[in-house]
Amino acid sequence: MEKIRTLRGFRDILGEDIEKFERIEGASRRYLGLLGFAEIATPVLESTDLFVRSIGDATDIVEKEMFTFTDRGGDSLTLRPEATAGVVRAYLQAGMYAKERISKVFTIGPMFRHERPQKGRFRQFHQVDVEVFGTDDPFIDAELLWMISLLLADLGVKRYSMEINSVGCRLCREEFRAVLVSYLETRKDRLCEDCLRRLYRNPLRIFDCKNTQCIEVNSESPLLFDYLCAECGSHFNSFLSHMNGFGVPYAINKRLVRGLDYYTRTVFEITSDELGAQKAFTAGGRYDNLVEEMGGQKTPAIGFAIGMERLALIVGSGERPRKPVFFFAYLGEQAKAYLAPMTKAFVDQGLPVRYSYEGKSLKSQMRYADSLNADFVLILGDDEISRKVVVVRNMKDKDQFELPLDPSGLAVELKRLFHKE
RNA sequence: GUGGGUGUAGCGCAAUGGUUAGAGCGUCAGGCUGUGGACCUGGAGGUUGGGGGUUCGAAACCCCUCACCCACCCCA
Repeated sequence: MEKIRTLRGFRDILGEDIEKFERIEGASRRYLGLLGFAEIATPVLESTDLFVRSIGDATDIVEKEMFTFTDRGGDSLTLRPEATAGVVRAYLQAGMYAKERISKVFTIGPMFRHERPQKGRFRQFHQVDVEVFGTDDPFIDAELLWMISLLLADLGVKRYSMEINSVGCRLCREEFRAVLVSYLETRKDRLCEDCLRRLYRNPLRIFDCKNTQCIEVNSESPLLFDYLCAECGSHFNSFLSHMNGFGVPYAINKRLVRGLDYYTRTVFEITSDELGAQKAFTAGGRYDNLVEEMGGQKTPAIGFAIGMERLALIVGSGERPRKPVFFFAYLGEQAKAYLAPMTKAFVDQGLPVRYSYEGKSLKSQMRYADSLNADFVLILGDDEISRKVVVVRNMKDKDQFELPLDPSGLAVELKRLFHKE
């Protein structure tokens, strides 16, 4: 019979991987909590319209990467390809804007894109997604990047670069678009097929192209950055001064653009050269018009997402101090009768306890204890039962001593001896 | 969707077209019947990803297919 495996691009997360995920989640919740962010969880499945309207129907994500299907009732549903759309929907649906002036929220969970898998890219991947609604103050833009730098330091990520840019508002973008299209039209012959297609649909994306000819054309092209309106320009300068205030290192990349239509003004991308082709592991930006476009009041907002699989590839190996582990080895049926009381006593005291189910020979149980990295082995056989004691063996230095055979008293005593905080 | 690479035991690997596909690590048992790691012995574990073809003979060569990895595209 054919073995059933995970679907292409889907995978089980276990062992070291899940430990890294837990560390990333733990550190994220810690710093986000300190700065007043509330965790929310939104559904993985949403109406297809939500993503088409927010991400943009001309983007690659919507055009060819969504897991979309028709349900039994005939509705078009989509597994979320990113988190912002759902969070914006929740913000409006729960009326958060009426309950608080500024809403700082985050969500952690899986996203789905139907792409060909490669290093750091899966069809089901996970993000820590952070959003702030209700202010266009550039201080928050800098605060977010500073928070990310704290998080990365905490996780032992040292080599990364933070690139920032401004893509302006609707006004500057309209003006620039006309300038850019006329520039590119005179150089059509040097653009690749993809870029010709992008020319009228989404000309800003041409900056992303890696074709050498296109890069040449790009290197001389006018820059949106130089066409920012007065408000957007001063917003960016103010953002920079706050970045300096926090002391966060950054690099301005005037060609940095984003693949989702909703971004305005501040955009950023954090990359690592240890990641291969998919080097961006965190990215985001401001989206001052999206809430309004989704049917809400005009509400400026900013957010970012951390790609957990990619971050997990570069986090340092975190060796947290481990509490001593106790193994209970028993010999014979009489001793096994103590297994339940012993286990209960250890768990009551919060002590990690291990044991074998089959019993078997002491040698076999010792081997098993060793394979589980037990720090202490408690040995109980007929001899100990008749003497009303338990042998405690320290596996590191091979010292052995005896304690009275009384499960709860024993657990309390072992906690006192070896689990000092 | 396109291109390249790789598929042999649980894992990482070996095997000029030639007997019954091997060893290491891991696992289980024993040596040692109440004391772990080291050592020794033994056991279990394979549709050589799948299908077809060439051949006296295929893990190997050819074709198809599937999976994984990397890259393009795009993105976290």
